[in-house]
Amino acid sequence: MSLRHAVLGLLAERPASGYDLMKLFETSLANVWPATQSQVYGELGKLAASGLLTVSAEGPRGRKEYAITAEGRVELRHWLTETEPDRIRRSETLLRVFFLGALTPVEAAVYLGLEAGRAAAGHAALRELEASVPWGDDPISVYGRLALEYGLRLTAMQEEWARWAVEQVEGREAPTSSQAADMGETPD
Amino acid sequence: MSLRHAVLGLLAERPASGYDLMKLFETSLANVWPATQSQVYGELGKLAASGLLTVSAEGPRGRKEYAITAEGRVELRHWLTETEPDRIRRSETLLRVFFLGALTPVEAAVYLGLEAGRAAAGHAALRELEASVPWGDDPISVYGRLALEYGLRLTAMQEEWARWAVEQVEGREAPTSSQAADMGETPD
DNA sequence: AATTACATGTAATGAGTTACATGATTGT
DNA sequence: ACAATCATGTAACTCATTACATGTAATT
Repeated sequence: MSLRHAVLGLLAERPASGYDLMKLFETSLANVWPATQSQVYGELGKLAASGLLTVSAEGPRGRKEYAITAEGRVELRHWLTETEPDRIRRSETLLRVFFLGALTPVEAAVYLGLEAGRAAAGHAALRELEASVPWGDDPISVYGRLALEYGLRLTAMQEEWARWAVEQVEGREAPTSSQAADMGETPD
Repeated sequence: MSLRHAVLGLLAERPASGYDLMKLFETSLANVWPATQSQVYGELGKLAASGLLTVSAEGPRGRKEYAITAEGRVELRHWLTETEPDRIRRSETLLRVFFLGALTPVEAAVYLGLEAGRAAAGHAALRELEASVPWGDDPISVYGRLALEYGLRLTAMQEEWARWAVEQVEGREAPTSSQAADMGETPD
């Protein structure tokens, strides 16, 4: 249940409304902890009810600005320093790799080649993000850059792995007669 | 809804009972698509009801062995070749990185150092898994090795990143007076 | 006057986790 | 006899997604 802590963490920097938070979830946290509008508003209500947030101001159009309380900061620190992150991961991409045997080797190689392309595209998208974000001196900018670097390294690794995997699968393909000819083998 | 396809993929290789599948989920798929017993039994029921699986044999203790049908194979191929994998990712580890500004730089460096250690431990665990698995020639072994290699590269990358991140954070620490002296600065 | 942006909420559904509940067979 | 392993299922709960529902204020 990290959504709770994502909200707390964002509000630790400055007070904000649900609407403001949504923009942060769609930009900075999009690649790390996506959340929907209904989740965010629901969580704000629960956090305020349990005293970790308070409504610090009310504005036009029913706007409610929330601020973290001292109790909220204690909870945030507790989460960061005294609890273990959940490391359970599901990767649909990798799950598919397990079952590539249900396809022909050529189809499997195509799949892995597409994965390489998708990883390269992801890498490029992060590079663009890096260029477009107005990086400041605020803590979330500073530490957000570390997270971005993680993404860059991850996507680079994914592309390399996928290209390597294509080679592995191609090495297993029964060579066709034309490929055998290309490779200088003598047909008999 | 990939659990459906995970079950289908495993049964594409050979028929198995829910109990057999659970062992596969706990070993081969543990790092890729974890599933609980109640999920697996539920999904088997639904897949059999929709005709993608059939009960191919019944054994002692109420054992039901399921086999994939022709329709099931069509669905598996369709999933592999004509649908886009879901790439939505949540990383609690990275979410925490965003909020490390709520700690002192020293505490943040400690957190990242622990992450480096956890990544190294994960890498070592995968190496052990690699040594302990009886790798065969069956498709899941062949392609499972590709997935394992992904894990090895991922954990190696994570450790390198975390060590790099520690350095970044240490570079931002307010120098202590002794460090200022070490750096040749004149105290006044 | 119309459009865009601001702003908050609820309801239905699906996926996943944990705990509970039960019982048969095999090996020592 | 006992323990371990085999074997299947249900119920309650939490988290996340999608769609619906409503209305205000500012801009063009």
